[in-house]
Amino acid sequence: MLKIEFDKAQPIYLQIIDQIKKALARGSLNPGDKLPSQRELALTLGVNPNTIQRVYREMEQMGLTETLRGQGTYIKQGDDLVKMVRSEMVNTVAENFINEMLALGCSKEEIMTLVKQLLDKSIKLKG
Amino acid sequence: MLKIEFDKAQPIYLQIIDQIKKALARGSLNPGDKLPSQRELALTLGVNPNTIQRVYREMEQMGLTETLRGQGTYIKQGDDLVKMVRSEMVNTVAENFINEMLALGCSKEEIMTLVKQLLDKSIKLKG
Amino acid sequence: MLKIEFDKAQPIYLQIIDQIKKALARGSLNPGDKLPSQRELALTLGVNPNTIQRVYREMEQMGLTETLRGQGTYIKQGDDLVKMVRSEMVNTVAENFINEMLALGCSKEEIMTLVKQLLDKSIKLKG
Amino acid sequence: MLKIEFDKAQPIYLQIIDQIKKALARGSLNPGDKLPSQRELALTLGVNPNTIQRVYREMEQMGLTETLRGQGTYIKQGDDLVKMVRSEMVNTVAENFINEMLALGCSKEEIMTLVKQLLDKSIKLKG
DNA sequence: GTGGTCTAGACCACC
DNA sequence: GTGGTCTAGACCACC
Repeated sequence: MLKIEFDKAQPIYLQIIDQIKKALARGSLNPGDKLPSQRELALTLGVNPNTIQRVYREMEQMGLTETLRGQGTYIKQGDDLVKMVRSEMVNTVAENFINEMLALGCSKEEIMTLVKQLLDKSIKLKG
Repeated sequence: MLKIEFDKAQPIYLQIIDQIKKALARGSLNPGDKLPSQRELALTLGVNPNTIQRVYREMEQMGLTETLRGQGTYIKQGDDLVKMVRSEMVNTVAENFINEMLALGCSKEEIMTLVKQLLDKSIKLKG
Repeated sequence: MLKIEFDKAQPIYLQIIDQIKKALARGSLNPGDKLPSQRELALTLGVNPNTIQRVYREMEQMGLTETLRGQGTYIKQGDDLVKMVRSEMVNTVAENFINEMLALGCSKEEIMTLVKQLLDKSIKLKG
Repeated sequence: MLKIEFDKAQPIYLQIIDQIKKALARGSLNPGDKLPSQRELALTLGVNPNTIQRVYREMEQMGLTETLRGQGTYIKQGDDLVKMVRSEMVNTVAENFINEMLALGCSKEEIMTLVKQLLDKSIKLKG
């Protein structure tokens, strides 16, 4: 039988949090950096300010950011933070990958081989 | 600075084609199988019939299906077909994965180790 | 000089959370009890449903409640929960009291005497 | 079942009178002190002048203040006055406290112990 | 019916 | 200008 489920996109606020976490993990955002104001980010992303409010509130509750009233929102200081976020993102991405590959009927060997192959290719492109 | 772009969801018709390809790759759909009628599928998915018509048209152009007048639409016969679709899906998924991991600053070794680790774990869960 | 600050009432959502915590501490609400639906409570209190949504969300994040989609929100099971909430509420109330009394210029002795006095009186009323 | 009643904020004029009484009890306002003019206080507090008029009228009826034509409004002389106001405020605060604690299921001993504990702590902080 | 997300927009508090 | 709270109301997902 044919069964189709649409990519029910995750909630917007979670997608934005994920993007910010990835920016942290990549190093394009660093501890101490000031995030754009809620209004500014809402405009940039074409999203309602309340949605960004929730993004910032949840990030603060997670201990990712620090919000100073009347001043703005900052990435929290602390070396561990980046490490933890990076390892979290890396794991999530890898788990999703494995699950997709297994669903496509790939064997363990097939997956390992393909990953090795693609890594060699992409490193040659850079080097 | 912070720059965010949403995963603008692909057009619906491409998403549907993708799902059908994945079903083929997984084996939940096989060469010779009859696809639901356009009307039926449109109803099932709650999608405009024109969208489904485009799905079927494009799949036929790709050589994925063949339509027999008055009878319906079938997955084309041929062993190679499944292999090709599967290999196409697998490659796309894996390339996206590698790119994301490299963007997160992972080294080749890190990626290999993590993939091996997760594979061992997920295989134990099944076995 | 004369300086007056109004009781800037706490945010409504915090007041409601506090009331629910007090109900738990008093025993008029117990682990396992179902809370009214968001819409119902919003109507009862004459408050916007979004405000109640936040109340329920925050309580879940605190570990106070458990929310089952499509079913409702329940006070979490666990003996410790009531004890912890009760002790938290008791402390908050007492600290506020002490601070108010000290601001009114009461000495330690004065406070102790007055509390003892009032306790004796109120217990006679009951007993 | 869950029943919630908001602290319906007292009328503004009562809140203001309360603040003035507390200032007297604390000693930040003393017998003989001149109160600001009604117009000035209304401006300072961002409140309707009629509200302030009621505040001053009621305070005079309570014997708290006296108004000298063309001169202004003063806190009445007399030692007893401060003592009475202070004792009134202190009693109200303490009674509310006891009632809340009993409603939370605290025993007499529990209340006494906690109050003593918090007093010791807060006095250490100062000393 | 129950909870979850989102938009639009007002108003407040702190700076 | 920056964040925080709240209302009004739409629409979705799960039951």
